Amino acid sequence: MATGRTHRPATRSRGIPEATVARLPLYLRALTALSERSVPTVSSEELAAAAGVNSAKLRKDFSYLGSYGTRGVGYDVEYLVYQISRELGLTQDWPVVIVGIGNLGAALANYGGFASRGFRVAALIDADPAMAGKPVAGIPVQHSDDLEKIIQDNGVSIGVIATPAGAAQQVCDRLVAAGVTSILNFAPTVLSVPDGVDVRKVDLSIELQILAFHEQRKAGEEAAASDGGVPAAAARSDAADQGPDGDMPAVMPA
Amino acid sequence: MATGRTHRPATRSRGIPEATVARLPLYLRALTALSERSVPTVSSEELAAAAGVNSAKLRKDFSYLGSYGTRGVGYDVEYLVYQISRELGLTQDWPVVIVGIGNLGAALANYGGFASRGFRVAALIDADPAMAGKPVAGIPVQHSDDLEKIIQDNGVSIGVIATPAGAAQQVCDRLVAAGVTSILNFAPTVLSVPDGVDVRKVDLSIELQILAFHEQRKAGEEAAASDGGVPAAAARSDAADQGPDGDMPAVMPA
DNA sequence: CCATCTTTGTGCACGCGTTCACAAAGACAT
DNA sequence: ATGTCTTTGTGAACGCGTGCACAAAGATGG
Repeated sequence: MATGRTHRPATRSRGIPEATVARLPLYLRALTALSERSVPTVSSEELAAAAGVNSAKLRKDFSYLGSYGTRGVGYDVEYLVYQISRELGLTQDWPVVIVGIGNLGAALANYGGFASRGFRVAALIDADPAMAGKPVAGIPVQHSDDLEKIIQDNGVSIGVIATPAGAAQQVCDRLVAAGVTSILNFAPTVLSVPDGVDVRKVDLSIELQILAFHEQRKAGEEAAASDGGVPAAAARSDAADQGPDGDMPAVMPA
Repeated sequence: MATGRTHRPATRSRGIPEATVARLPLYLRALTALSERSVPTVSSEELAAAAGVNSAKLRKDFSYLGSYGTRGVGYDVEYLVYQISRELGLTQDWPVVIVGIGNLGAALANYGGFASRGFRVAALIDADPAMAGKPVAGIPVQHSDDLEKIIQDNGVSIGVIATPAGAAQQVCDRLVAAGVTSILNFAPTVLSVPDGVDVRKVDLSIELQILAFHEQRKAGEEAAASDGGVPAAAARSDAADQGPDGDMPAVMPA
């Protein structure tokens, strides 16, 4: 979904297919739930159902990690949680900075899912001097002038960009120059980064448009289209709208 | 990406590949920017660069829509904007409801990208009685008791779920029962829906975990390769990403 | 110890998506 | 008109991901 992903063309990371890596967090979540209910083992069928995938796919995914199952029995929940956590690098601490503390940035800062998986919000950064010092989610916002120092002092390698689109590339450049090598981008812009830097993007507007496409198709499946004229530039509601960039956090006009 | 997404198995929508549909919004955004600068035509090479994709891929994508280019010249920007908007169903109005007005729900409600592409926030819904009537982004929050009525009165077919994970499936069921056929899910849960209903999910935690995986791999690979220097202004190859899948947070631990 | 039953791990085939490479189409200059 | 130059549109090959289907592995019971 919504998602987007950084294509890693030839470099299939460590023999584990990218598609598999993307599903590991899903399995981990399901396994964690089982673990909390003290379920000792789980079959590929059950776990696949919980994760919403095909059981054969799940077994193949796990086969990339090694043979952690027992035939006739299933997988040991605790062991699998550990192995996947380890594979994903969640057994270590990942300090993260969030840049752009608007509505979305603040929501992200308050997001409880960070801490629970080894991610720690090391700092909040915003360009607005009025925000400086103001606490959000218990963490004081710092001014973007100090971005480089913050990154280096905290050993941050993962950055989250929640700025308006116009500022995203610039922020990205500074993050990368300061040593960040993984970026989660909520701004509706294509970021260009040097080799070796991973970018993943989250774009609400794109997700909605994809839904709209399918929705339209569903709706149009009973009515024959009254294929109207095709005046170029006609259908555009005003695109010059744009709005005050000042604050809108993540997704922007597409 | 992003996204994880609900698979649309065999049903390749109307001959347009799903992967292409996921890129159309990207092209549209780039084209809109060109349109605002009054650029009349654009070549596949230029547009592909702006959208962060391969030019051959872009041409093939457009070929699914029809032959809208002129050889030797390129594509007419305005015409292409119209065609893509039309294909995506953005020439019509899409009323959307957001359920779960916490930090994230409020951020989404304030998001400016809705209106600019035919999406209109028809209602905000929350289960907390204390929220009822309280305006968020200029729209009064309504209580979830009235969910069905709100959906039907407004003819809503797209719902956004920004509730805690525990409430998501229940909310989803009610939305679907009330007539919603497309859902954008921000809660970190696998939703099960009947056939004919599209679900796209946005999951911040998953995105971070995928980044952590690659980050760990990079860190582990620095056994052999020492720093190649060339810090800041290095040559940029761009990061293609996408994801259909985008993702975002909701409110709960992963 | 042997038979049976369950569930994993995987070989294989298929289909989608990406990319290359090039012929065809049209603009433009002479 | 004719030739040249640019750029599209697409046939074809390739690689990745998915899912089937089954043999191997181990548990369990007699």
